[in-house]
Amino acid sequence: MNLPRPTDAELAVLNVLWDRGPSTVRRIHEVISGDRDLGYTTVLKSLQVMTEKGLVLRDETERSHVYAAAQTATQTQRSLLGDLMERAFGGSAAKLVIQALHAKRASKQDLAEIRRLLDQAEGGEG
Amino acid sequence: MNLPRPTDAELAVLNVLWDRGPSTVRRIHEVISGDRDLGYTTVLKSLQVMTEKGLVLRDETERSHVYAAAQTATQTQRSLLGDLMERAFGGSAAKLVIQALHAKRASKQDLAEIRRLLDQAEGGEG
DNA sequence: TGACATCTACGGCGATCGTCGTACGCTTCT
DNA sequence: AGAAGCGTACGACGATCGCCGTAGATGTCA
Repeated sequence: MNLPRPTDAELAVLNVLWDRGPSTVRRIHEVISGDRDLGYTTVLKSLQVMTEKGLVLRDETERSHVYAAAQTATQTQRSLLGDLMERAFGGSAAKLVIQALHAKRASKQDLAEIRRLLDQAEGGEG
Repeated sequence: MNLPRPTDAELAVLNVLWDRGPSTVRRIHEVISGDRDLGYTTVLKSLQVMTEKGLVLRDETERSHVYAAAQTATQTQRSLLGDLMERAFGGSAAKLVIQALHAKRASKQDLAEIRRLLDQAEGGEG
């Protein structure tokens, strides 16, 4: 099944989940509150909605429910990227990559990894 | 000034504008209607909202107003990409590029262009 | 046992989104 | 001059977003 695109607020929650693993509302709220000021029930409500959407999974065995991301960061990132690619880059991954490379510098390791993928890609198709 | 992130519907309009240049509502509606069924006034309203937001510029000298994108496709694409980078990739362009390269194949020219940018990047920083 | 803390559920609020219907003003054609 | 068509303006509607307050259940501790 295909999950809906997470909203901004939802993505903030997912980031915590990916970073810390399955967490309670309290934990997530603590982390997010580090950046911005946000009510506890706001996060709770967000998680409830996300559960309905299937973006997170809820373990209710304990009194404090534990939430986990339904998809890995990588899966979601690719989905988001594919979405943006379609909507704003006419479906061209190349155009997207080129713009992204213009945007910001990457580390040596990253550049090496990108080169590796490039070699791999050229091996496949023309 | 910084423009707001265009919504999905707004991006569809911008795509037409980037592709065809400044256009009337009728023209835009015709193009978009090729894909999906959409009322004329829906597009008109969208353009009006986008004008308020500053996403498009309106030329009212003729009876049929002519709309033009306020930013180039490239500017908007980078902005969108930077946004996604922050929200979903922890600000790392490299991670984003790597995921994007995984997503889809690119043409030989594109790969070459990517290599060129890579060389350029390596020349700069480590 | 009673007070207090912690947690979830629920509903609401103002804003925006995507969509459209209707009103109304200019053209143009007969 | 009147009718028909094309164009914009405006408001509305249901859904969602992001945010929170309150109610009520459940746990803890003196």
